[in-house]
Amino acid sequence: MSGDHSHNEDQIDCGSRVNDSHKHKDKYKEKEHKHKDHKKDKEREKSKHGNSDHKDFSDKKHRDKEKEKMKHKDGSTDKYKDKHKEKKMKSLDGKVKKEKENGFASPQHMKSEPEDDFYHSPKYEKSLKRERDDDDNELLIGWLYFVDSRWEEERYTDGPVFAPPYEPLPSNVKFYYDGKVMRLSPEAEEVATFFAKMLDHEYTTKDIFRKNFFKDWRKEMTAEEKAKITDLKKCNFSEMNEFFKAQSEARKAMTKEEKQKIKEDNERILQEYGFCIMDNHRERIANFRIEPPGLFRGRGDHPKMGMLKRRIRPEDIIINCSKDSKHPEPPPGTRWKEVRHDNKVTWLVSWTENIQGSIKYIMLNPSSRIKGEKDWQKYETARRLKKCVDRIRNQYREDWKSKEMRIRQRAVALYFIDKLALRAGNEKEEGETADTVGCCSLRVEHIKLYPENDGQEYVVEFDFLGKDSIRYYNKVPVEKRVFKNLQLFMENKEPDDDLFDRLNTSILNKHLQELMDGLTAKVFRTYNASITLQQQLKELTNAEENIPAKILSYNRANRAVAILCNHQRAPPKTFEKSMQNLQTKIDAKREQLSDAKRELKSAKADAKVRKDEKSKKAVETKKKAVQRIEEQLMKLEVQATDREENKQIALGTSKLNYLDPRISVAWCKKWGIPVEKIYNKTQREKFAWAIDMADEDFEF
DNA sequence: GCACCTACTTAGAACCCATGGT
DNA sequence: ACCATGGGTTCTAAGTAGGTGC
Repeated sequence: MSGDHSHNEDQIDCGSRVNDSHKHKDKYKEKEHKHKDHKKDKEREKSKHGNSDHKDFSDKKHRDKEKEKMKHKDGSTDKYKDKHKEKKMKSLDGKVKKEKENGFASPQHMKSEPEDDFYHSPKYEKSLKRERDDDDNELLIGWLYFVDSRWEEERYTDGPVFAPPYEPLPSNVKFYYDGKVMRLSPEAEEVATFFAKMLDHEYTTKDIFRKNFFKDWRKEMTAEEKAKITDLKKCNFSEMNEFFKAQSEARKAMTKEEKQKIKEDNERILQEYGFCIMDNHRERIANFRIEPPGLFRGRGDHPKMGMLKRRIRPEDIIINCSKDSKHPEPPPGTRWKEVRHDNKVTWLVSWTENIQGSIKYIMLNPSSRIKGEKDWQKYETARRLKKCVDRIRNQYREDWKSKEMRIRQRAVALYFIDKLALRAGNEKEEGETADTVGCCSLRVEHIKLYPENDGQEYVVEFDFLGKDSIRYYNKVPVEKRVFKNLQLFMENKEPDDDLFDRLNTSILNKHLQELMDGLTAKVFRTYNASITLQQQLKELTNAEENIPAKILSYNRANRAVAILCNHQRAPPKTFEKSMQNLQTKIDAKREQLSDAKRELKSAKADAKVRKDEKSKKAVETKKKAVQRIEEQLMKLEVQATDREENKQIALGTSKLNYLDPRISVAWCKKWGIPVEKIYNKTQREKFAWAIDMADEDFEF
């Protein structure tokens, strides 16, 4: 298979390459320097045109690509396709009798099929793109609408929920500047309250946060305020802070009835604004509230932390819905920025945010048809990778020997992505975000090479900040070839130079696309996560054990994935204490158990002497009690183990985003575990498609 | 090929509130 | 009935990836 990707072609585009390894290296160096200069130029003068240093990157392998395409065509002509076409279409057009609330039909016989490729028949692919392709079959986003009671008769008319307007502070809550009371204009006061609310947070001690906040705050001040307030250190927000604390205390202290009232109000708002109609289905909207103004809280060392996130007005909002549906009306006296009818995108509302200038969207809930189908598709792509991952692995191992630097770098990077489940690592604009990296954007300073470490050869130590500034630290032995390549990539580079200077995510993904239709770097994470879960479940589940023990096994399998994907969490602040509490409970339960056992013993002795019915019964009762307590103790011990092992690991992210839910559903069915033990209500809604679809024989 | 733009998924923190133990 | 705790929910930032136009 890997022979499909001929290396002859690779040699053509760099005629100057020589076999002699020394010269070879020199050639690389030359290139690197050029590249580096180019990079520096880029950073200095972004507006200038790029140079032509990257010409040799553009060589494409059309022949291979076409071969691949052919293969996939063949592959998808699956013998089961026709049989299932009908059901599939049903599940997608949303008009079947067997339909569930969420709009998914239940496929009845999907179970026993040895191959699952029918999900990928051209029909399926097409219907997913139906909104794009069929002009006469328009995406229907109707708006179930009641802006307030005045509009009750209007069936289709609601819209996004705006943040409540600012309520000025009561006059007894004072702000002090330089020790003296100072009345702020409403605009300045609002921004001040954002800061005041955060006084207990570490953010407000950080220089960048304070600097950014102060700069943006001053923009909201009147000329007089601006003239007077020149030093944040002289600002005293503590009365404001106490006011908000008291407010939240008061909220907590509300009576049941008051709380109930609020709950009902929220429910009403949810029912009014939290749904829309898409393709004849009433679908839950994920985020129907527009983000309120506040201070930007970036993660990690974010250069923009503390900046003012401005209030979003109707004039900032683009509404997207179908032409024939009544679009929501903007609040009286305002207008939307735009109303458009783009049926090629899934969002209902968008606006441009002022911190990064990026676009924010209102979209549907994960339980919606459109999200569910996409999710399904994602796992099907990962399953297709399973079928060709061996070929791809062989290929990149071959590529470690390539004469071309760019190919070696690509191959080593792909190896990391595959083996370590690293993220792709898009380039980021410097100074706009926290300094974090993924695979392709790794720098020399992020890895250390040890020819020998703790008795292992060729060890690479990774230490870098990834997404959300979560640290990735790992020491891994790698193949000798990888190690040698890394040494080569690092030669004559500064710590802050790119490790893979001839690679980026775009190049990598173009290559992956040629290896498999739909393949991108992130598919490896999905694939490796899911396959790890499946394999770990097989390994860890013990048929003899009871349900809690089996669930522990499940959580451990889940944990293996979370560790692979580096899904971390801050250990809960109360962790130690809650662990202690649990231990106390366990000790008490042990005590209780030995008491119960003692009682059983004496009851037995008693029964032996008396030999009457009554004492026999007593023995039975005691036996049952011992059993019950044993079970309880076991449950507690399992809980303790589970919690301890979970201290710094977040299971939710992988469960929600990386693990094919059909694996879990199949596991539940196989071992008679109620699916509710694995997925809560929200998760069951999100994975409804999988719960309907998978039976115990499902294989990822 | 690159900068920029757009649309979508993935992510941990913060917040909320039901639960179950006392 | 009360309260602490942890699981569930919400929030929105931070990624991936593909398109466009020069």
